[in-house]
Amino acid sequence: MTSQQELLDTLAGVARALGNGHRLALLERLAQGAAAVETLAHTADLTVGNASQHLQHLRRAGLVTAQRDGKHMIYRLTDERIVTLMALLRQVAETNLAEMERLVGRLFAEDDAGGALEAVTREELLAGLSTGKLALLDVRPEEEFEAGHLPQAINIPLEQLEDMLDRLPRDREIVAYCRGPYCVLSHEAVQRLRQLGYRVRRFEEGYPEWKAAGLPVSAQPAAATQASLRP
Amino acid sequence: MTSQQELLDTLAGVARALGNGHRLALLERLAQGAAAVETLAHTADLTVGNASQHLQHLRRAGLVTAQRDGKHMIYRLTDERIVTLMALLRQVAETNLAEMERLVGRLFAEDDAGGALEAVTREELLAGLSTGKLALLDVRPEEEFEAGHLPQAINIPLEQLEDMLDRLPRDREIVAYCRGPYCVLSHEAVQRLRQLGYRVRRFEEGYPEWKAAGLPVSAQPAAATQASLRP
DNA sequence: CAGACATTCCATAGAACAATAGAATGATAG
DNA sequence: CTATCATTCTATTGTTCTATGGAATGTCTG
Repeated sequence: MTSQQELLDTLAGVARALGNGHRLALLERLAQGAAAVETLAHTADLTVGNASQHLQHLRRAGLVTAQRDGKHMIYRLTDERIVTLMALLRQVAETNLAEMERLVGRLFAEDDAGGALEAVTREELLAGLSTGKLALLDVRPEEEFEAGHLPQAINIPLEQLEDMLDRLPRDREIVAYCRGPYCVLSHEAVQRLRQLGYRVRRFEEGYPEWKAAGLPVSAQPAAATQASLRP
Repeated sequence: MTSQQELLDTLAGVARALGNGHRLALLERLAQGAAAVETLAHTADLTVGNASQHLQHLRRAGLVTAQRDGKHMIYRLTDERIVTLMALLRQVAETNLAEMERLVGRLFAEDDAGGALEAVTREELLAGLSTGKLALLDVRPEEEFEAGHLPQAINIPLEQLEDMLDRLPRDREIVAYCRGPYCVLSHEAVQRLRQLGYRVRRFEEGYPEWKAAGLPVSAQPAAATQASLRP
């Protein structure tokens, strides 16, 4: 076996690490910020043992690193580019696989019934924020918001949406975002807020893509972030 | 199973299609241009039956399309971005996997003994070509050259290198390129030409990356290209 | 239409992978 | 130092992937 083939095999090993839905779910959560195994297992809907095993797999492929913090093992992405890699994989799949269109359609079918209200693009959002015409709503859990979020964003986790409506402006259009293009949280939020009469649209990307693009992000002080890693 | 999980599973299916060294080799060849199964099987060092099966796999994942041309089945990449996807995969693997460094080191160990002569970057090459200070040498097989190549490139397939030296200038530095960063053809060419006293360095990328970056490429007339698809 | 050729399909055996449960390890708190 | 908790390791079983060889399909040539 030549060196070149070994190289391709090693590369294939990295691709294989991405070749499992559960592992992609884990990576998507890790793209929001570092987290402990238990947290990761919970968001990916896996048993802790199973999640640990998948994380080992990702670690062998060089996609994540682990670091002990007391009783907990904190995992994080090794490289910001992994977010870009997943986004590109998504784009290629979306344009070339009919199956994807069907699934994306189903995910987006419920809200946006009229189809009139398109998702907000990155450019539109940047413009709207600088002119103050848009308000920005982060509907992810508090823990993920604290690990990092878009500047000027208001955090109302989806579960508490109706309880904290007083934080939302009535006079401006609201843009909701969450974990990424396939994350359902912002869809759900848009749907519910529209029924309450708010003018609200969805951001077509999520926090990880924003950050990977090199755009500015805000975060809580390190102490708070550290604490939030522990489940 | 939720729609979101199905989406990730579908995406994982695409990643899994990339998760095999032979398939990556096939894609790398396809990045040079469309080709028939026999050609692909030959460059990837596979039996025709096996290559066909791998190509089916890639087709199901939406990465390649097939189109019949007489007796031959011509495969091509569905999307130029697949080249970018593979390049990104390579970058992530190179920076995060120690194993990769070892393998890349071994691949590059033989030539460039002094280590003094770095590979030529894209910027350097563009500058050198516009000022006429550099000559450009494509050492891929004629067939791939005809399917597309960098502007101003001279084609001397590696096997015929010593037979066609009269095509090379003595007064300018030569830059050799081939299929991509892991392709050994240009390394081999640089080594052999240096022993003959030429001033020659290697381009750090290859034809597919150049093309995927949107830079201009030249190609033979369509008729010749068509013919070259048949092995 | 027969023969040659390119490709795909099919069946099989062996290898790798995934989920599960239970044992083992490592770290903290009392 | 022991009890406890988070995590990892190990063994097992069922599933999926890969390579191989041979049969089947489709296309061209004479």
